[in-house]
Amino acid sequence: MTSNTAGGPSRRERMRAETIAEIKASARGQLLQHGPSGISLRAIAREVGVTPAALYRYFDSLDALLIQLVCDLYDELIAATRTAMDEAPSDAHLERMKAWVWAFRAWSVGNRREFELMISYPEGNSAMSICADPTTIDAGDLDPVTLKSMEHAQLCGHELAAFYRQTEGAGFEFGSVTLPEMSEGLQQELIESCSAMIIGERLPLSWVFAFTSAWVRVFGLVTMEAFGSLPVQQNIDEFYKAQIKSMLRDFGMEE
Amino acid sequence: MTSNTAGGPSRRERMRAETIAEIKASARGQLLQHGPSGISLRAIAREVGVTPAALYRYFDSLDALLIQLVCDLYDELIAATRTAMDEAPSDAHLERMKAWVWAFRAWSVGNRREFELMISYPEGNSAMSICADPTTIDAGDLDPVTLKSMEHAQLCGHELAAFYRQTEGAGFEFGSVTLPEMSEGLQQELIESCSAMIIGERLPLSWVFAFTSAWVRVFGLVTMEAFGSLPVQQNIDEFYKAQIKSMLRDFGMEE
DNA sequence: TTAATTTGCTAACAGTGTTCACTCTATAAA
DNA sequence: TTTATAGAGTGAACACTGTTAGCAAATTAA
Repeated sequence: MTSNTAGGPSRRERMRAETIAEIKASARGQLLQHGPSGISLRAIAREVGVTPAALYRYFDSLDALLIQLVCDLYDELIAATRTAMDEAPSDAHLERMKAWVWAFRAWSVGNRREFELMISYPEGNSAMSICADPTTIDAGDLDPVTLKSMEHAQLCGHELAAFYRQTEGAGFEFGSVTLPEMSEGLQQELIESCSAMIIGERLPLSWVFAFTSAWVRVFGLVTMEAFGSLPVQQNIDEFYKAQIKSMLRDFGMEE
Repeated sequence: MTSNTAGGPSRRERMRAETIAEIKASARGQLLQHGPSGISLRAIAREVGVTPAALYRYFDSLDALLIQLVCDLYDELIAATRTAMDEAPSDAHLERMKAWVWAFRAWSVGNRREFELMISYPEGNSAMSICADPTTIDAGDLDPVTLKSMEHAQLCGHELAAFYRQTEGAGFEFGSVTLPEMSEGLQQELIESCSAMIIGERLPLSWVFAFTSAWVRVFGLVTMEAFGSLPVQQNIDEFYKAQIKSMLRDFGMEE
Protein backbone atom coordinates (compact mmCIF):
# COMPACT_ATOMS: atom_id res chain seq x y z
CA MET A 1 0.00 0.00 0.00
CA THR A 2 1.32 3.41 0.96
CA SER A 3 5.04 3.18 1.52
CA ASN A 4 6.51 4.78 4.60
CA THR A 5 7.73 8.07 3.18
CA ALA A 6 6.92 10.20 6.24
CA GLY A 7 9.59 9.01 8.64
CA GLY A 8 7.25 7.95 11.43
CA PRO A 9 6.54 4.41 12.60
CA SER A 10 4.92 2.24 10.00
CA ARG A 11 1.43 0.88 10.36
CA ARG A 12 2.71 -2.56 11.30
CA GLU A 13 5.08 -1.13 13.85
CA ARG A 14 2.21 0.72 15.48
CA MET A 15 0.13 -2.43 15.59
CA ARG A 16 2.99 -4.38 17.03
CA ALA A 17 3.63 -1.82 19.75
CA GLU A 18 -0.03 -1.87 20.59
CA THR A 19 -0.27 -5.62 21.07
CA ILE A 20 2.96 -5.62 23.04
CA ALA A 21 1.39 -3.10 25.38
CA GLU A 22 -1.73 -5.24 25.54
CA ILE A 23 0.31 -8.30 26.46
CA LYS A 24 2.16 -6.44 29.19
CA ALA A 25 -1.08 -5.04 30.56
CA SER A 26 -2.55 -8.51 30.76
CA ALA A 27 0.57 -9.82 32.49
CA ARG A 28 0.37 -7.03 35.02
CA GLY A 29 -3.27 -7.74 35.65
CA GLN A 30 -2.45 -11.33 36.48
CA LEU A 31 0.42 -10.15 38.64
CA LEU A 32 -2.04 -8.08 40.64
CA GLN A 33 -4.52 -10.89 41.01
CA HIS A 34 -2.37 -13.95 41.53
CA GLY A 35 1.10 -12.72 42.40
CA PRO A 36 4.40 -13.11 40.56
CA SER A 37 4.23 -16.89 40.18
CA GLY A 38 0.64 -16.69 38.97
CA ILE A 39 1.49 -15.06 35.67
CA SER A 40 0.62 -17.58 32.99
CA LEU A 41 1.59 -17.28 29.37
CA ARG A 42 -1.46 -19.21 28.24
CA ALA A 43 -3.75 -17.07 30.36
CA ILE A 44 -2.26 -13.96 28.80
CA ALA A 45 -2.86 -15.39 25.33
CA ARG A 46 -6.43 -16.21 26.35
CA GLU A 47 -7.01 -12.66 27.56
CA VAL A 48 -5.42 -11.00 24.55
CA GLY A 49 -7.48 -13.28 22.32
CA VAL A 50 -4.67 -15.11 20.63
CA THR A 51 -2.96 -18.46 20.60
CA PRO A 52 -0.18 -19.15 23.14
CA ALA A 53 2.32 -19.72 20.35
CA ALA A 54 1.59 -16.31 18.89
CA LEU A 55 3.13 -14.61 21.91
CA TYR A 56 6.52 -15.95 20.88
CA ARG A 57 6.45 -13.52 17.95
CA TYR A 58 6.74 -10.76 20.55
CA PHE A 59 8.84 -12.26 23.33
CA ASP A 60 11.46 -14.99 23.26
CA SER A 61 10.02 -16.60 26.37
CA LEU A 62 7.89 -15.92 29.41
CA ASP A 63 11.05 -14.96 31.26
CA ALA A 64 11.90 -12.37 28.63
CA LEU A 65 8.40 -10.95 28.94
CA LEU A 66 8.73 -10.70 32.70
CA ILE A 67 12.09 -8.97 32.39
CA GLN A 68 10.52 -6.44 30.06
CA LEU A 69 7.69 -5.96 32.53
CA VAL A 70 10.13 -5.42 35.38
CA CYS A 71 11.96 -2.81 33.32
CA ASP A 72 8.71 -1.01 32.67
CA LEU A 73 7.89 -1.08 36.35
CA TYR A 74 11.26 0.43 37.15
CA ASP A 75 10.55 3.18 34.65
CA GLU A 76 7.27 3.79 36.40
CA LEU A 77 8.96 3.92 39.80
CA ILE A 78 11.66 6.22 38.49
CA ALA A 79 9.11 8.53 36.88
CA ALA A 80 7.04 8.68 40.07
CA THR A 81 10.12 9.41 42.13
CA ARG A 82 11.37 12.05 39.74
CA THR A 83 8.11 13.99 39.66
CA ALA A 84 7.92 13.84 43.45
CA MET A 85 11.41 15.26 43.69
CA ASP A 86 10.64 17.98 41.18
CA GLU A 87 7.93 19.34 43.42
CA ALA A 88 10.72 20.76 45.53
CA PRO A 89 12.98 23.55 44.19
CA SER A 90 15.93 22.27 42.22
CA ASP A 91 18.39 23.62 44.78
CA ALA A 92 16.58 22.22 47.85
CA HIS A 93 18.62 19.05 47.73
CA LEU A 94 17.75 17.85 51.20
CA GLU A 95 14.05 18.17 50.52
CA ARG A 96 14.48 16.38 47.24
CA MET A 97 16.22 13.47 48.89
CA LYS A 98 13.44 13.20 51.43
CA ALA A 99 10.96 13.27 48.57
CA TRP A 100 12.87 10.42 46.97
CA VAL A 101 12.45 8.29 50.07
CA TRP A 102 8.75 9.04 50.40
CA ALA A 103 8.07 8.41 46.73
CA PHE A 104 10.07 5.20 46.74
CA ARG A 105 8.12 4.01 49.74
CA ALA A 106 4.74 5.12 48.44
CA TRP A 107 5.18 3.45 45.08
CA SER A 108 6.56 0.20 46.48
CA VAL A 109 3.84 -0.17 49.09
CA GLY A 110 1.13 0.96 46.72
CA ASN A 111 2.32 -1.60 44.21
CA ARG A 112 3.30 -4.46 46.47
CA ARG A 113 3.04 -7.24 43.93
CA GLU A 114 4.99 -5.28 41.37
CA PHE A 115 7.63 -4.59 43.99
CA GLU A 116 7.65 -8.27 44.87
CA LEU A 117 8.27 -9.20 41.26
CA MET A 118 11.03 -6.63 40.92
CA ILE A 119 13.13 -7.76 43.86
CA SER A 120 12.57 -11.46 43.27
CA TYR A 121 13.47 -11.50 39.61
CA PRO A 122 15.18 -13.39 38.28
CA GLU A 123 15.97 -16.02 40.90
CA GLY A 124 18.50 -14.42 43.18
CA ASN A 125 19.60 -11.78 40.76
CA SER A 126 20.97 -8.49 41.90
CA ALA A 127 17.75 -6.57 41.77
CA MET A 128 17.57 -3.28 43.64
CA SER A 129 21.33 -3.24 43.69
CA ILE A 130 22.95 0.09 44.20
CA CYS A 131 25.85 -0.73 41.96
CA ALA A 132 27.36 -3.70 40.19
CA ASP A 133 30.78 -5.22 40.18
CA PRO A 134 33.21 -2.35 39.59
CA THR A 135 35.27 -4.39 37.14
CA THR A 136 32.40 -4.79 34.72
CA ILE A 137 30.81 -1.44 35.34
CA ASP A 138 32.14 -0.02 32.10
CA ALA A 139 30.71 -2.73 29.93
CA GLY A 140 27.25 -1.89 28.73
CA ASP A 141 26.13 -5.49 28.67
CA LEU A 142 24.78 -5.60 32.20
CA ASP A 143 21.39 -7.19 32.55
CA PRO A 144 18.71 -4.55 31.97
CA VAL A 145 17.03 -4.72 35.37
CA THR A 146 20.32 -4.06 37.15
CA LEU A 147 20.75 -1.01 34.96
CA LYS A 148 17.28 0.21 35.84
CA SER A 149 17.82 -0.26 39.54
CA MET A 150 21.05 1.69 39.27
CA GLU A 151 19.20 4.46 37.49
CA HIS A 152 16.75 4.49 40.38
CA ALA A 153 19.52 4.77 42.95
CA GLN A 154 21.42 7.38 40.97
CA LEU A 155 18.41 9.62 41.17
CA CYS A 156 19.12 9.98 44.88
CA GLY A 157 22.88 9.74 44.56
CA HIS A 158 23.14 12.70 42.23
CA GLU A 159 21.10 14.73 44.63
CA LEU A 160 23.50 13.86 47.41
CA ALA A 161 26.44 14.95 45.30
CA ALA A 162 24.73 18.22 44.49
CA PHE A 163 23.99 18.72 48.16
CA TYR A 164 27.64 18.19 48.98
CA ARG A 165 28.66 20.68 46.34
CA GLN A 166 26.17 23.17 47.75
CA THR A 167 27.23 22.91 51.38
CA GLU A 168 30.84 22.15 50.51
CA GLY A 169 30.86 19.44 53.16
CA ALA A 170 29.63 21.74 55.89
CA GLY A 171 27.07 19.17 57.00
CA PHE A 172 29.58 17.31 59.08
CA GLU A 173 31.18 20.38 60.51
CA PHE A 174 28.65 21.38 63.13
CA GLY A 175 27.61 17.85 64.02
CA SER A 176 29.33 15.65 66.56
CA VAL A 177 29.56 12.67 64.25
CA THR A 178 32.40 10.27 64.82
CA LEU A 179 32.93 7.79 62.06
CA PRO A 180 33.48 4.14 63.03
CA GLU A 181 37.06 3.14 62.39
CA MET A 182 37.44 1.23 59.13
CA SER A 183 40.24 -0.47 57.28
CA GLU A 184 41.81 1.08 54.20
CA GLY A 185 40.21 -1.54 51.99
CA LEU A 186 36.68 -0.86 53.18
CA GLN A 187 37.17 2.88 52.91
CA GLN A 188 38.32 2.57 49.34
CA GLU A 189 35.59 0.17 48.39
CA LEU A 190 32.86 2.36 49.86
CA ILE A 191 34.08 5.40 47.97
CA GLU A 192 34.48 3.55 44.70
CA SER A 193 31.16 1.85 45.15
CA CYS A 194 29.40 5.18 45.44
CA SER A 195 31.33 6.77 42.61
CA ALA A 196 29.43 4.44 40.29
CA MET A 197 26.30 6.29 41.31
CA ILE A 198 27.70 9.78 41.64
CA ILE A 199 29.55 10.07 38.40
CA GLY A 200 32.64 12.21 38.40
CA GLU A 201 32.14 13.37 41.95
CA ARG A 202 34.18 12.08 44.86
CA LEU A 203 32.60 12.44 48.26
CA PRO A 204 34.45 12.15 51.56
CA LEU A 205 34.25 8.94 53.53
CA SER A 206 31.92 10.35 56.16
CA TRP A 207 29.27 11.19 53.56
CA VAL A 208 29.69 7.94 51.74
CA PHE A 209 29.30 5.88 54.88
CA ALA A 210 26.27 7.81 56.05
CA PHE A 211 24.68 7.51 52.64
CA THR A 212 25.34 3.79 52.37
CA SER A 213 23.93 3.20 55.84
CA ALA A 214 20.87 5.22 54.98
CA TRP A 215 20.38 3.25 51.80
CA VAL A 216 20.43 -0.02 53.74
CA ARG A 217 17.93 1.37 56.20
CA VAL A 218 15.56 2.65 53.53
CA PHE A 219 15.77 -0.63 51.68
CA GLY A 220 15.00 -2.50 54.90
CA LEU A 221 12.08 -0.22 55.71
CA VAL A 222 10.47 -0.40 52.29
CA THR A 223 10.98 -4.13 51.91
CA MET A 224 9.62 -4.93 55.34
CA GLU A 225 6.62 -2.68 54.88
CA ALA A 226 5.84 -4.10 51.45
CA PHE A 227 6.06 -7.60 52.88
CA GLY A 228 4.00 -6.67 55.93
CA SER A 229 6.74 -7.41 58.44
CA LEU A 230 7.38 -3.93 59.73
CA PRO A 231 7.40 -3.74 63.55
CA VAL A 232 4.94 -0.86 63.28
CA GLN A 233 1.60 -1.25 61.56
CA GLN A 234 -0.51 1.79 62.35
CA ASN A 235 1.72 4.83 62.71
CA ILE A 236 3.97 3.97 59.82
CA ASP A 237 4.30 7.51 58.50
CA GLU A 238 5.61 8.79 61.79
CA PHE A 239 7.91 5.84 62.10
CA TYR A 240 9.43 6.72 58.75
CA LYS A 241 9.80 10.33 59.86
CA ALA A 242 11.60 9.26 63.00
CA GLN A 243 13.86 6.99 60.97
CA ILE A 244 14.68 9.78 58.53
CA LYS A 245 15.54 12.08 61.42
CA SER A 246 17.77 9.39 62.82
CA MET A 247 19.51 9.03 59.47
CA LEU A 248 19.99 12.78 59.11
CA ARG A 249 21.70 12.74 62.46
CA ASP A 250 24.24 10.39 60.94
CA PHE A 251 24.98 13.19 58.51
CA GLY A 252 25.42 15.55 61.42
CA MET A 253 22.21 17.44 60.71
CA GLU A 254 19.38 18.41 62.98
CA GLU A 255 16.46 19.24 60.70
CA MET B 1 2.77 -58.59 65.50
CA THR B 2 4.21 -57.28 68.71
CA SER B 3 1.86 -54.72 70.12
CA ASN B 4 3.31 -51.41 71.19
CA THR B 5 3.60 -51.94 74.95
CA ALA B 6 6.86 -50.03 75.41
CA GLY B 7 5.62 -46.47 74.98
CA GLY B 8 7.98 -45.50 72.15
CA PRO B 9 7.10 -44.81 68.54
CA SER B 10 5.72 -47.79 66.68
CA ARG B 11 7.50 -49.39 63.80
CA ARG B 12 5.17 -47.73 61.28
CA GLU B 13 5.62 -44.37 62.89
CA ARG B 14 9.36 -44.71 62.57
CA MET B 15 9.04 -45.68 58.94
CA ARG B 16 6.76 -42.75 58.32
CA ALA B 17 9.08 -40.27 59.97
CA GLU B 18 11.92 -41.64 57.93
CA THR B 19 10.24 -41.18 54.57
CA ILE B 20 9.05 -37.73 55.59
CA ALA B 21 12.64 -36.81 56.30
CA GLU B 22 13.63 -38.32 52.97
CA ILE B 23 11.03 -36.25 51.15
CA LYS B 24 12.15 -33.06 52.84
CA ALA B 25 15.78 -33.81 52.07
CA SER B 26 14.95 -34.29 48.42
CA ALA B 27 12.97 -31.05 48.37
CA ARG B 28 15.89 -29.19 49.89
CA GLY B 29 18.25 -30.68 47.35
CA GLN B 30 16.11 -29.33 44.56
CA LEU B 31 15.89 -26.00 46.33
CA LEU B 32 19.67 -25.83 46.31
CA GLN B 33 19.98 -26.77 42.67
CA HIS B 34 17.09 -24.97 41.02
CA GLY B 35 15.86 -22.38 43.49
CA PRO B 36 12.51 -22.03 45.27
CA SER B 37 10.36 -22.24 42.16
CA GLY B 38 12.27 -25.26 40.91
CA ILE B 39 10.99 -27.60 43.59
CA SER B 40 8.89 -30.19 41.78
CA LEU B 41 6.63 -32.67 43.50
CA ARG B 42 7.06 -35.19 40.75
CA ALA B 43 10.82 -34.84 40.82
CA ILE B 44 10.75 -35.47 44.56
CA ALA B 45 8.68 -38.59 44.03
CA ARG B 46 11.11 -39.69 41.35
CA GLU B 47 14.05 -39.22 43.67
CA VAL B 48 12.44 -40.91 46.63
CA GLY B 49 11.44 -43.76 44.35
CA VAL B 50 7.72 -43.52 44.67
CA THR B 51 4.67 -42.42 42.72
CA PRO B 52 3.68 -38.73 42.82
CA ALA B 53 0.34 -39.58 44.34
CA ALA B 54 2.02 -41.37 47.21
CA LEU B 55 3.41 -38.11 48.53
CA TYR B 56 -0.13 -37.03 49.35
CA ARG B 57 -0.14 -39.59 52.15
CA TYR B 58 2.45 -37.40 53.85
CA PHE B 59 1.56 -33.86 52.83
CA ASP B 60 -1.74 -32.31 51.84
CA SER B 61 -0.14 -30.46 48.96
CA LEU B 62 3.16 -29.16 47.67
CA ASP B 63 2.46 -25.92 49.48
CA ALA B 64 2.05 -27.76 52.77
CA LEU B 65 5.33 -29.53 52.19
CA LEU B 66 7.10 -26.24 51.51
CA ILE B 67 5.64 -24.72 54.65
CA GLN B 68 6.96 -27.64 56.66
CA LEU B 69 10.32 -27.21 55.00
CA VAL B 70 10.39 -23.52 55.85
CA CYS B 71 9.57 -24.34 59.46
CA ASP B 72 12.46 -26.79 59.58
CA LEU B 73 14.77 -24.20 58.10
CA TYR B 74 13.72 -21.74 60.78
CA ASP B 75 14.50 -24.34 63.41
CA GLU B 76 17.90 -24.76 61.85
CA LEU B 77 18.50 -21.02 61.83
CA ILE B 78 17.33 -20.72 65.42
CA ALA B 79 19.55 -23.58 66.55
CA ALA B 80 22.58 -22.12 64.79
CA THR B 81 21.89 -18.73 66.32
CA ARG B 82 21.38 -20.15 69.78
CA THR B 83 24.60 -22.14 69.83
CA ALA B 84 26.50 -19.10 68.55
CA MET B 85 25.05 -17.02 71.38
CA ASP B 86 25.86 -19.66 73.96
CA GLU B 87 29.53 -19.41 73.15
CA ALA B 88 29.47 -16.17 75.10
CA PRO B 89 28.85 -16.17 78.89
CA SER B 90 25.20 -16.09 79.81
CA ASP B 91 25.55 -12.65 81.39
CA ALA B 92 27.48 -11.07 78.51
CA HIS B 93 24.28 -9.88 76.92
CA LEU B 94 25.90 -7.41 74.55
CA GLU B 95 28.24 -10.03 73.18
CA ARG B 96 25.36 -12.44 72.81
CA MET B 97 23.35 -9.95 70.79
CA LYS B 98 26.33 -9.38 68.53
CA ALA B 99 26.64 -13.12 68.16
CA TRP B 100 22.98 -13.22 67.18
CA VAL B 101 23.59 -10.78 64.35
CA TRP B 102 26.66 -12.61 63.09
CA ALA B 103 24.98 -15.99 63.23
CA PHE B 104 21.86 -14.70 61.54
CA ARG B 105 23.97 -13.24 58.78
CA ALA B 106 26.24 -16.26 58.41
CA TRP B 107 23.38 -18.72 58.16
CA SER B 108 21.32 -16.60 55.75
CA VAL B 109 24.22 -15.92 53.42
CA GLY B 110 25.52 -19.47 53.70
CA ASN B 111 22.06 -20.76 52.82
CA ARG B 112 20.91 -18.20 50.31
CA ARG B 113 18.33 -20.30 48.56
CA GLU B 114 16.84 -21.43 51.84
CA PHE B 115 16.72 -17.83 52.98
CA GLU B 116 15.11 -16.89 49.71
CA LEU B 117 12.41 -19.49 50.22
CA MET B 118 11.81 -18.36 53.79
CA ILE B 119 11.21 -14.70 53.05
CA SER B 120 9.25 -15.30 49.88
CA TYR B 121 6.84 -17.83 51.29
CA PRO B 122 3.99 -17.90 50.95
CA GLU B 123 3.29 -15.19 48.43
CA GLY B 124 3.62 -11.94 50.32
CA ASN B 125 3.09 -13.43 53.71
CA SER B 126 4.55 -11.89 56.83
CA ALA B 127 7.72 -13.92 56.91
CA MET B 128 10.57 -12.63 59.04
CA SER B 129 8.09 -10.48 60.89
CA ILE B 130 9.15 -9.32 64.29
CA CYS B 131 5.65 -9.55 65.65
CA ALA B 132 2.12 -10.04 64.42
CA ASP B 133 -1.07 -8.10 64.83
CA PRO B 134 -1.42 -7.41 68.55
CA THR B 135 -5.12 -8.18 68.51
CA THR B 136 -4.59 -11.77 67.44
CA ILE B 137 -1.35 -12.30 69.26
CA ASP B 138 -3.04 -14.32 71.97
CA ALA B 139 -4.64 -16.78 69.62
CA GLY B 140 -2.40 -19.72 68.91
CA ASP B 141 -3.71 -20.18 65.42
CA LEU B 142 -1.15 -18.00 63.70
CA ASP B 143 0.42 -19.49 60.66
CA PRO B 144 3.42 -21.61 61.66
CA VAL B 145 6.13 -19.72 59.79
CA THR B 146 5.15 -16.45 61.46
CA LEU B 147 5.48 -18.20 64.80
CA LYS B 148 8.92 -19.46 63.88
CA SER B 149 10.10 -16.06 62.74
CA MET B 150 8.87 -14.60 66.02
CA GLU B 151 10.79 -17.24 67.90
CA HIS B 152 13.85 -16.22 65.96
CA ALA B 153 13.41 -12.56 66.82
CA GLN B 154 12.61 -13.28 70.47
CA LEU B 155 15.98 -14.92 70.81
CA CYS B 156 17.51 -11.48 70.44
CA GLY B 157 14.70 -9.64 72.15
CA HIS B 158 15.02 -11.57 75.38
CA GLU B 159 18.71 -10.83 75.39
CA LEU B 160 17.96 -7.13 75.08
CA ALA B 161 15.56 -7.31 78.00
CA ALA B 162 18.14 -9.10 80.10
CA PHE B 163 20.70 -6.50 79.14
CA TYR B 164 18.36 -3.74 80.24
CA ARG B 165 17.76 -5.50 83.56
CA GLN B 166 21.50 -5.85 84.00
CA THR B 167 22.41 -2.27 83.31
CA GLU B 168 19.14 -0.92 84.69
CA GLY B 169 18.92 1.44 81.74
CA ALA B 170 22.37 2.86 82.29
CA GLY B 171 23.18 2.46 78.61
CA PHE B 172 21.46 5.67 77.72
CA GLU B 173 22.79 7.59 80.67
CA PHE B 174 26.35 8.27 79.60
CA GLY B 175 25.55 8.65 75.91
CA SER B 176 24.43 11.84 74.23
CA VAL B 177 21.49 10.25 72.48
CA THR B 178 18.52 12.43 71.70
CA LEU B 179 15.42 10.57 70.65
CA PRO B 180 13.49 11.88 67.63
CA GLU B 181 10.21 13.40 68.72
CA MET B 182 7.31 11.00 68.22
CA SER B 183 3.57 11.11 68.67
CA GLU B 184 1.85 9.35 71.56
CA GLY B 185 0.40 6.79 69.21
CA LEU B 186 3.72 5.77 67.73
CA GLN B 187 5.37 5.59 71.14
CA GLN B 188 2.66 3.31 72.44
CA GLU B 189 2.71 1.12 69.36
CA LEU B 190 6.47 0.71 69.46
CA ILE B 191 6.42 -0.34 73.08
CA GLU B 192 3.51 -2.73 72.63
CA SER B 193 5.02 -4.12 69.48
CA CYS B 194 8.19 -5.04 71.30
CA SER B 195 6.41 -6.39 74.34
CA ALA B 196 5.27 -9.24 72.11
CA MET B 197 8.89 -10.23 71.86
CA ILE B 198 10.06 -9.36 75.32
CA ILE B 199 7.40 -11.02 77.36
CA GLY B 200 6.53 -9.43 80.67
CA GLU B 201 9.23 -6.82 80.39
CA ARG B 202 8.56 -3.19 79.53
CA LEU B 203 11.47 -1.29 78.09
CA PRO B 204 11.68 2.49 77.87
CA LEU B 205 11.00 4.17 74.57
CA SER B 206 14.62 4.98 73.87
CA TRP B 207 15.60 1.32 74.01
CA VAL B 208 12.62 0.20 72.02
CA PHE B 209 13.27 2.70 69.26
CA ALA B 210 16.96 1.89 69.05
CA PHE B 211 16.20 -1.81 68.96
CA THR B 212 13.56 -1.48 66.27
CA SER B 213 15.86 0.66 64.15
CA ALA B 214 18.63 -1.87 64.57
CA TRP B 215 16.31 -4.67 63.57
CA VAL B 216 15.40 -2.87 60.36
CA ARG B 217 19.06 -2.29 59.61
CA VAL B 218 20.05 -5.89 60.25
CA PHE B 219 17.19 -7.13 58.13
CA GLY B 220 18.24 -4.79 55.35
CA LEU B 221 21.85 -5.87 55.57
CA VAL B 222 21.18 -9.58 55.57
CA THR B 223 18.57 -9.42 52.84
CA MET B 224 20.71 -7.29 50.58
CA GLU B 225 23.76 -9.45 51.10
CA ALA B 226 21.83 -12.65 50.49
CA PHE B 227 20.43 -11.16 47.29
CA GLY B 228 23.81 -9.83 46.24
CA SER B 229 22.80 -6.18 46.27
CA LEU B 230 24.93 -4.93 49.12
CA PRO B 231 26.87 -1.77 48.23
CA VAL B 232 30.01 -3.53 49.51
CA GLN B 233 31.19 -6.79 48.01
CA GLN B 234 34.68 -7.47 49.29
CA ASN B 235 35.07 -6.09 52.81
CA ILE B 236 31.67 -7.19 53.97
CA ASP B 237 32.77 -8.30 57.43
CA GLU B 238 34.20 -4.91 58.24
CA PHE B 239 31.16 -3.21 56.82
CA TYR B 240 29.00 -5.19 59.21
CA LYS B 241 31.30 -4.26 62.09
CA ALA B 242 31.03 -0.60 61.21
CA GLN B 243 27.24 -0.92 60.98
CA ILE B 244 27.08 -2.62 64.36
CA LYS B 245 29.17 0.12 65.90
CA SER B 246 26.86 2.68 64.37
CA MET B 247 23.86 0.88 65.85
CA LEU B 248 25.45 0.65 69.27
CA ARG B 249 25.91 4.38 69.16
CA ASP B 250 22.14 4.67 68.86
CA PHE B 251 22.02 2.92 72.21
CA GLY B 252 24.48 5.44 73.58
CA MET B 253 27.34 2.97 73.83
CA GLU B 254 30.88 3.19 72.61
CA GLU B 255 32.24 -0.36 72.53
C1' DT C 1 2.60 -8.88 -10.11
C1' DT C 2 6.06 -11.02 -7.58
C1' DA C 3 8.91 -11.90 -3.64
C1' DA C 4 9.78 -11.53 1.17
C1' DT C 5 8.65 -10.71 5.70
C1' DT C 6 5.58 -10.84 9.48
C1' DT C 7 1.79 -12.69 12.03
C1' DG C 8 -1.07 -16.18 13.45
C1' DC C 9 -2.73 -20.87 13.62
C1' DT C 10 -2.93 -26.04 14.69
C1' DA C 11 -0.88 -29.77 16.74
C1' DA C 12 2.11 -31.78 19.47
C1' DC C 13 5.70 -32.62 23.31
C1' DA C 14 7.23 -32.74 27.86
C1' DG C 15 6.39 -31.24 32.06
C1' DT C 16 3.51 -29.76 36.26
C1' DG C 17 0.02 -30.45 40.72
C1' DT C 18 -3.91 -33.04 42.03
C1' DT C 19 -7.69 -36.52 42.45
C1' DC C 20 -9.98 -41.04 42.24
C1' DA C 21 -10.58 -45.80 42.53
C1' DC C 22 -8.21 -49.75 43.45
C1' DT C 23 -4.79 -52.93 45.53
C1' DC C 24 -1.93 -54.83 48.96
C1' DT C 25 0.02 -55.01 53.69
C1' DA C 26 0.83 -54.27 58.26
C1' DT C 27 -1.43 -53.25 62.47
C1' DA C 28 -5.15 -53.91 65.93
C1' DA C 29 -9.20 -56.23 67.83
C1' DA C 30 -12.31 -60.42 68.18
C1' DT D 1 -5.68 -67.16 64.92
C1' DT D 2 -8.78 -65.22 62.25
C1' DT D 3 -10.96 -60.97 61.07
C1' DA D 4 -11.70 -56.10 60.43
C1' DT D 5 -9.33 -51.68 59.78
C1' DA D 6 -6.43 -48.23 58.74
C1' DG D 7 -2.02 -47.08 56.04
C1' DA D 8 0.76 -46.92 52.14
C1' DG D 9 1.35 -47.42 47.35
C1' DT D 10 -0.13 -47.77 42.40
C1' DG D 11 -1.89 -46.52 37.77
C1' DA D 12 -4.70 -43.80 35.12
C1' DA D 13 -6.70 -39.74 34.30
C1' DC D 14 -7.66 -34.43 34.40
C1' DA D 15 -6.52 -29.85 33.76
C1' DC D 16 -3.07 -27.22 33.56
C1' DT D 17 1.82 -25.15 32.23
C1' DG D 18 5.91 -23.33 28.73
C1' DT D 19 7.76 -24.29 24.30
C1' DT D 20 8.61 -25.82 19.43
C1' DA D 21 7.77 -27.11 14.50
C1' DG D 22 5.39 -26.76 10.31
C1' DC D 23 2.00 -24.54 7.65
C1' DA D 24 -1.43 -20.81 5.92
C1' DA D 25 -2.82 -16.17 5.46
C1' DA D 26 -1.94 -11.40 5.39
C1' DT D 27 0.84 -7.45 4.93
C1' DT D 28 4.75 -5.04 3.19
C1' DA D 29 8.49 -4.13 -0.19
C1' DA D 30 10.60 -4.68 -4.88
